[in-house]
Amino acid sequence: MSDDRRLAVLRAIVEDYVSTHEPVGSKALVERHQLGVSPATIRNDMAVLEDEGYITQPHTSAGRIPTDRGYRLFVDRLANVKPMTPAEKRAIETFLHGADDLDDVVDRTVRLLAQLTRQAAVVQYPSLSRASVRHVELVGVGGRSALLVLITDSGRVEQRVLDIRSAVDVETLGVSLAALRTRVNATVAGKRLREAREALTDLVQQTPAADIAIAAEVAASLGDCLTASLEERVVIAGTSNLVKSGADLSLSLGSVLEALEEHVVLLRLVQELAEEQPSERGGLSVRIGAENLHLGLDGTSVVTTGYGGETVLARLGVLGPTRMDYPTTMAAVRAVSRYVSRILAS
Amino acid sequence: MSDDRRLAVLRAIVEDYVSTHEPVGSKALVERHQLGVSPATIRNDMAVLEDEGYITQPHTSAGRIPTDRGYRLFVDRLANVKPMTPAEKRAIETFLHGADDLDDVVDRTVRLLAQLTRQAAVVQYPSLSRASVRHVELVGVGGRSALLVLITDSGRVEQRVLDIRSAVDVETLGVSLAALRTRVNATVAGKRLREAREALTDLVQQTPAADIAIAAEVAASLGDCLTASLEERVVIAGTSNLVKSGADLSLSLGSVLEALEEHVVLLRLVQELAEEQPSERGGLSVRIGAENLHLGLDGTSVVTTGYGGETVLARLGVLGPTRMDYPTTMAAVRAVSRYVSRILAS
DNA sequence: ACTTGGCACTCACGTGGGATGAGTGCCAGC
DNA sequence: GCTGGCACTCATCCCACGTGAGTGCCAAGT
Repeated sequence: MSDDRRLAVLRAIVEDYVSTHEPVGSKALVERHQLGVSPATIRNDMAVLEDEGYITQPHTSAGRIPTDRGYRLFVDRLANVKPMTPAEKRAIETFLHGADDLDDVVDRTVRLLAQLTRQAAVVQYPSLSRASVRHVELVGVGGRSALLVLITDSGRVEQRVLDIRSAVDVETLGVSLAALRTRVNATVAGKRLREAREALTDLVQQTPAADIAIAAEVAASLGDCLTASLEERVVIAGTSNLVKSGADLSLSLGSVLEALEEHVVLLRLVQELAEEQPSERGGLSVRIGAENLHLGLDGTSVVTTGYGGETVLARLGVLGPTRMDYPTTMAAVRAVSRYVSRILAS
Repeated sequence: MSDDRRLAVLRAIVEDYVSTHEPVGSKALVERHQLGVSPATIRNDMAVLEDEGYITQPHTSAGRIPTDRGYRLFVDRLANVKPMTPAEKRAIETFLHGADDLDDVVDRTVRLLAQLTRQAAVVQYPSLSRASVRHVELVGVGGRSALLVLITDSGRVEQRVLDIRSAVDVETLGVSLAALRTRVNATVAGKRLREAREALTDLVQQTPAADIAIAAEVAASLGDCLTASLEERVVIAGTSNLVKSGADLSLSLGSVLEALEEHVVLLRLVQELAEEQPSERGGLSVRIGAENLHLGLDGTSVVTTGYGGETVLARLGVLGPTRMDYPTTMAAVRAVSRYVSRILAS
């Protein structure tokens, strides 16, 4: 028995099922693919594939559909990522061109991914756990209010408006803030966010007694900013594609939407994929069906990859029914990731 | 014939249909409500109501369901907004308590509304068309980069990092920026955002020749910030509730989700509701079914109200199937609006 | 002028039986 | 190890039928 042919059969089953959404039988298989053997032979192969758990039949007298395990094998060994057409490449380029803000880039990216794959797209904001402080700005803005702005080297900006309760009078406040600004920057600039947050306590302690109260307030607020910056964020789009993509998923569509709205769940999912062995799929990670631990996310597959240049900043990807078109989806995710990385690098 | 009774019948039909999701017949109606007449009488009333377009029957031998027009009459004349229970009030309070950021308030509010009404919730960010500039901060952050921060009196902060391409050398850049900062603030502080944007051209023209190139760059960037601040933003949550709320809507669920994802569409919708006569419903605006012009949003109703204290800053509301529980939904929207307004006022 | 009980009528829905056909598993022969 | 043949299984479709909820209308009652 030829092991190769059985794999070819599995591939054919996956491809046909993905395109028709109907169980595929032995006869249809030999008609649509050049397998060079008779339906009976295919049936034998299918029986073996079913024994090994790669395919299954919904009911006795129906064709076969791939199992999660079948998709897994397909993705790992059989899928050759389709290259993007020039038209698609142009589309990506024009869609992402002209984005100014970081927010804008993320927003456009997630929409683009959703549109390109006709599935739900997820983009994690550039992760700042490895980012460092570029600059801290501290300035009075009339009365006892002060503005604190934190800029990281990944381009994210976080700000707080704070009331200096302990200020004695407005005159000296300005002077104190200016001095504090210099000292704060000297302390935290260039440091990783986490380290910077820890360095704040030292800063307060080494502040002249006159300004120590103000310094404490500023440090507290800056600590808030650093913590907020460390917090991961995600954006999603294209949820409407999920309902279109077929009624089978719509059984659990509610729980899928629920999971997508819970950003905490999404982040954990993306995190798990990040820790996965990238293997040889060009950095792409794929979670298939029940491999997703989260309840309600069986029945869906997730394809993600890192983006952001040499140092991976964060991840982006796509979520859809397990019977998605993996080659195309993977190609789109990879292509978008590259373009976004290029934009962020500039 | 008693006009009152016919209205009572309509109310009963709406209430029963909303709670059972099934067409309601004359017999069931007299059993479940104290109408004091026989089914035959009710049938006559129903025939009239149907003639007038308030109810309809899905097929010949079925009960009646309200039409959009029926719901409209119900909302306008028959619905008495249910007061919130103390438990619900407590829930609202604890849910919104402890929000620090404006983003945080909006985020919590939209989730709360979705959870409370079990429908999709929409919250528009505090509108800045009437807001004015509180302060503009401009400062160099190493090399030729400068940070521009715009603070409005409604608490929103917008920032840009800009590269000063026309700077001759780094030394004089700092001085120029400081001077520019003072001049910019003198020009725009206190002005409405729109007016401030227009004042920028004057600012550039009146700048000393030496700094005019830099001033132009800064003005362009500040103009961007002002435009971005003027742009309305919305946040949604609870889309998963829509799929649960019944299969009838799931026919067009795709287009509903699509519309919700297109923030532009949502904003226009909210805008339309804002311009509506608030009538006597305590500031609540209700759009029912096909009254929503947008395709795909027939079949859904929208309940919104303004929030933000005496000067209405923006709107929040709820979107669900036309056969929603209007009294409860309206009560929830109103209650949340009040709490949020209180928080924002503090 | 309304209200009411009675009555015929409609029609969605559920049930059950039979035909259809796609698809399988197995086996004997090549 | 491949192939054609063959019996078998079931989901699906179709149709016919009974059932019952609900209506519209009418004649009689108040």
